[in-house]
Formats: sequence, structure tokens, C-alpha cells
Amino acid sequence: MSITIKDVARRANVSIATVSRVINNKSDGVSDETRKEVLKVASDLGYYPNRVARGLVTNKTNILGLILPDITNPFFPSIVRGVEDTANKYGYNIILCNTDNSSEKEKTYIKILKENKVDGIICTSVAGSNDDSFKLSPNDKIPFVWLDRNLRETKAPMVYTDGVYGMCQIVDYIIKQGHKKIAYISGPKLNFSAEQRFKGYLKAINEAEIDVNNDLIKEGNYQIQDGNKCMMDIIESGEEFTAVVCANDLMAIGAIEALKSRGIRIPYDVSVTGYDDITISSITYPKLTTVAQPIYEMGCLAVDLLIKLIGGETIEKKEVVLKPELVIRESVGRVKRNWEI
Amino acid sequence: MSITIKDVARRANVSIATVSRVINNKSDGVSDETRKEVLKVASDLGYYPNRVARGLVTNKTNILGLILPDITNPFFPSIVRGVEDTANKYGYNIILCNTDNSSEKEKTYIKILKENKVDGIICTSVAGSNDDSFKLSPNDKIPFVWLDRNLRETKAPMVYTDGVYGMCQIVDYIIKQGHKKIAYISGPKLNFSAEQRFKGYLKAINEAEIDVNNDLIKEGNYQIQDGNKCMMDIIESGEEFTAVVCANDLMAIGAIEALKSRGIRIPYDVSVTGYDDITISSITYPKLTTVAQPIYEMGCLAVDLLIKLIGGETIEKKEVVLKPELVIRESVGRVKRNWEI
DNA sequence: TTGTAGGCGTTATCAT
DNA sequence: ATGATAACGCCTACAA
Repeated sequence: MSITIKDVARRANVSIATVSRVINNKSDGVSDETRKEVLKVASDLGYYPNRVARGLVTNKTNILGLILPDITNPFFPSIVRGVEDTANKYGYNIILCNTDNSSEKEKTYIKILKENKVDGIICTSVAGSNDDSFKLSPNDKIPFVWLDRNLRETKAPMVYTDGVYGMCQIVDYIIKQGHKKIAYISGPKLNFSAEQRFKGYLKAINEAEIDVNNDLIKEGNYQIQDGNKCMMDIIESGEEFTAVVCANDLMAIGAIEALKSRGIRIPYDVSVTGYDDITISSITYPKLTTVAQPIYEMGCLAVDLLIKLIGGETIEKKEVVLKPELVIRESVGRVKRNWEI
Repeated sequence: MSITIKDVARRANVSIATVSRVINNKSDGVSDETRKEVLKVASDLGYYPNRVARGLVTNKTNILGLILPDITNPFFPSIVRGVEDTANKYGYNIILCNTDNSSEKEKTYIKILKENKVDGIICTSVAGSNDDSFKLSPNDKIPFVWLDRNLRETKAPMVYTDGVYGMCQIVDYIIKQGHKKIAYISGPKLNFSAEQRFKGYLKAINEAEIDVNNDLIKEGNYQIQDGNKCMMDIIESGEEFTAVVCANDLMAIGAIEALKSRGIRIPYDVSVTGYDDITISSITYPKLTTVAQPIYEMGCLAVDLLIKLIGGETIEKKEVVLKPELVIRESVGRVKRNWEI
């Protein structure tokens, strides 16, 4: 089997307590001489500590759980990267869990993470609309923070970007280009981010004193094909529109496909916008005007928060809200005036 | 603290051995009556087993390590998904490690994974060109499999797709469209996949008895900007070419950008191909003709292999080689004949 | 069918 | 400065 602290102790003619001390860099209580000797023996033997055993006694694994819907969705890799990099900085590692937004899967994962005694959990998945999933056992709470999920009732802190603000910004921009008939392809309504963005859309529309036309509002599930289908529905409804605002980039890509398939030119005939600024959106044709979320930073901040929680600090600010940023590219044009036709 | 096996035992008026037996579903040696009682108490108390403690005695954590260069690279999410789904099927979880292809980072991660006593490792990162990284300590080998990295000298099994075959297919296809002046943008030469694909290119070219023109061959690092730069270099070299074969989709996207920026039309003036068939490649304009790797399956197969290894099975076939598939879309056209100009 | 007890590799609390 | 030794929570012979 593996080399243990015992082997090192025997070889170095010291007790395991001493070995443990030097391994853990306890500054006090071990002479330079023995420290050097122990280190040498440990290195010679190729010893490395067993974190499982250590975890059992310290009750700390230095592992974090990261729960997300689907890493295959281009929105998430950056989050993961932010989480991983930051966790690493603090000496933690990440167990990754894909839930496909199934609360069944999510519950199972949370159970497993707890069984594994992870030190904390970051969750950017469903979890119903409250913290219940995390209370498998009422006795032991585990530190956790919500990421990109603004829940109504939660005691856990959360990190997200201001969807109302972001969407308001981009719709405002569209309106300034002269558009008044602005379709909207929403994300799933029960999703808080979708709700926020929709609010932002309505806010901008209302402030510009434009009437909302419900026939121009469809709901999708944040996927490319949803964007495509909703766009088709809108086109076929026969309602007039000069711009389409999508609740995320993926659906905007789907909408663009649909528009192109009908020979509708972007942005000459119709303007299109996305949301998120995933990598793809600067590669589409035309390049997507969208709202950039600081995705990577969100991951970093979530870990910062979680680490504080783990350290027993009480978080004063339960909500860390980031500001998104309008990214103007090529998919929005000025509306055609009648006299220009 | 948490509820332990002891609490359950006390409450159920049995020994911890009995509780352990029912928790682990040992079929023998516990009456239905006590089993039911124990289960009830466990559930009432919200007991769940502590995998850290269990791992210490069983020497099994049911955790796998997954090492990859960068989850942000669109090639990897599907691999991760395949790995995670399959691992899950077998009751394992995944610790994710991003190395940025730094062998320093990689070594650190391998050390940590071993300290955490993961049951096995899947590696799709550099690790020099041999297994040395995994021999931090010569005494304890850890089961591992290489994924998408065909190493020269390794005793570990590996899963990859046949790059020679795949690239040969697509270059063949281009040649059949009448092209003879075919530029090539390679991946980093020390990378085995890049090497394989380059071989495939040469093979197809040679079989068609076309002379290779070294001025039309550039090397990038699999990133969009590399494709862009290499393409620019080729354009500026003044050499004639009617097609550009790229070693992956990302570089093809960069190449397309470069071409467009010079007003060169695809595929009318120049044909372009990619490799991998990541999601983006069906979204570019024009849609990319490319070679599809069964990315998700690669992840699944790697885990299948690893599980066998962990189970102590001896793997007869050290190499699992998958066949990629040509995906014809819109970025390749017939070469212009002189009389068509 | 059930219980006792040793041990997994560490850390941490006492002594010495 | 160092060494015994008792936990940590669980599994697993071995006994009863």
C-alpha cells in the first residue's frame, strides 16, 4: 500500500507526532535538525499525506461541490473556470455535478456531496425555489451560495448580475435606433434570470411609452432550437416587428437561423439581440449585439463568498450583484423609415 | 455535529455493526425486523453515511480525477459530460482539474488527486510525453487512462479517435472537389492529435500525387487567433491556394475571419475546413465542413476502461480507437476552373 | 442473528 | 523538543 506517516516515522527514528508536525509546518516544537531529517526521509520514501484520513479527524476535506445544469451549455464553462481557479487559490478542489435542471438529480448530488463531506457547495441549478434541497438532514447545514439564481426565500448568499438593468440597457439601445415593434423571446418564466430580463424589457418599453404587444412575446428554454421555433411562430403570426430581443445568445442564434431561412436580412430587415456574450456570439453572422455578463468573475466571487462562509464569517451583504455591460456589434441597425423604402 | 452510525445504533438498540450491515445492504445476517427498525431510525434521524470515514477503511473513495487543459475550450465540455454521466452510472463522482497545458499545474493536480485517494484518473492534458507525472511515488500506481492523447510510451490504456483517417477523409473530399493548392494550418506539433492529423493531410495529398508546398503549411495552437494569424501569413505570402484545411474548428473560424477581412469569399474564392465538429461549427457563416469526433463517447469509453482498471481487470486492448466522420456543410466548394473565370 | 473490538492514517492533547 | 495515545466514523473479521 501507500507509504504512511508511520513508515516515515520509523525510518526517521521519530514519532508519528513529530512527522505530522513537520508535514503540517507547525512552526513550533520541532528542531531544525529533525525537521530536515524528516523531510528528507519523507521525500526519499515518496510520502504524501492521505487527505481522507486527515479529513476524518479535521472534519475538513478542502473539496467544494459545484452544481450546475449542464456544462455543455456554453454559458457555464467560464463559471466553472472562475470557480476552479479561485477555489484552487484557496487550496480547494471541485467536484462537478451536472443536473440537467432535474431536481431529482440535484437532490441526489447534494446528498452525495454531503456524504463526501465537502466543505461547501455552489449551486447554479434549480433547487426548487428555496433551500429545502439542502436540508436533507435538518441538523447539519452545509455552507453554500447561490450563483446566478436569485431565490425568493433563502438564507444563503447569492451572486448574480442585474438582469433588469442589463436587459433595460439593450432594449433602450434598440429603441434609440428607432425601433418600436420589438419582439421578445423569453427564457423559462420560473427561472429568475429569465424573469429579471423580462422585467427589464418591459421597463424599457414602458419608459419609452411603447405599447407591449403580447403576440410578439414568446417563451423558450434558453436553447438554440427554442429561439428558432419562437422566431418562426412570431414570423408566422403575421405581426409586424422590426427587432427581436432574445433572453440569451443561444436563442438569438436560433432566431437568426429562422430569420435567414425566410430570407429576412439582419440587421437590414430585422435587428436581433442576445444576452450573455458567450464566445459564439462574436462569431455569428452578423456578429451579435448583446449584454456581457462577467461570467468568470461570478464564479470567482461565489467562491470568495463561500470561503468566508466556511471560515465562519457572517456575511453582511447577502447579495452580490454585478453590473452587466452592453456590447454593441452588428446585429442591430436603425429602423427603416417609410420614406426610405 | 453530524449524526453518526453510533447515534443510530443507540437509538435503535442495536450495535453499530448491525447498523453498518443494514446501511450497506449486506443481505445476510440481519433480521427483517431489525433492518426495518434501523432503517426507520436512520431516516428519522436524517442519518447519511460519512464517505470520508468509509473511504479510510475501504481504501476507496468513489471519486475520479479528470484532468484537462481548459474547460473553456469548446472541445471539452462534451468530454466532461460523457465522463461525468458514465462515472455517475458506476457510482463515481468527478474532481475537475484545469491545467492550461502547464505540466507544473498538472503535476500539482496529480499530487492532490492522489492525496485525495481518488480511485482513478482520466487525463487529457500534456503530462510530458510519458507517464512520469503519475509516478510521483514509484510505490503506488493509480489506475488511469489517457484520453485523446496518444502517447508513445505508456502502459496505461488510451482512448482516441483516428486522426490520420479523419483528416485523410476530409482532404480527400476537398481534392475530389478539384482543389490542388491546399493550405494547412496545423495544431502544435508536439501534440499527438496534431501530428496525426498532419499525417492524414500528407497521406491524402501524396495519394493524389499532389506536391506539398511548405509555404502553405503553418502551425498554430488550436485557438481562434492562431487560425487568424496563420491565415493572414499565408495570404500575405502571396502563394496561391484554393482551399485551407485547419487542424481544428476553432482555427478554421479564425481563418474564416481572416479571409473575410480580406474580402475573400467562402467557399466561392477559397474553401475552408475544420476538425472536431464542436457546436459552433454549424453556426458559423458559412457552416463549416468538418470532421466529427464522437467526443461524448470518448468520455464514456474512457470511464468504462478506467472502471475496469479499478476493478483489477487486465485490459487486453490498450488502445480504443474510434472512427471520426466527415460532416459536409457549406464551407467547401468546387474549385473554380480557368474557363469559368 | 447480533455484538465486540481492531484498525484505516491523521491530528491533537496530553505528558515527558 | 518529542512521544504516547485517544479520537474521527466506519467496516469487518471473529465471537457469541
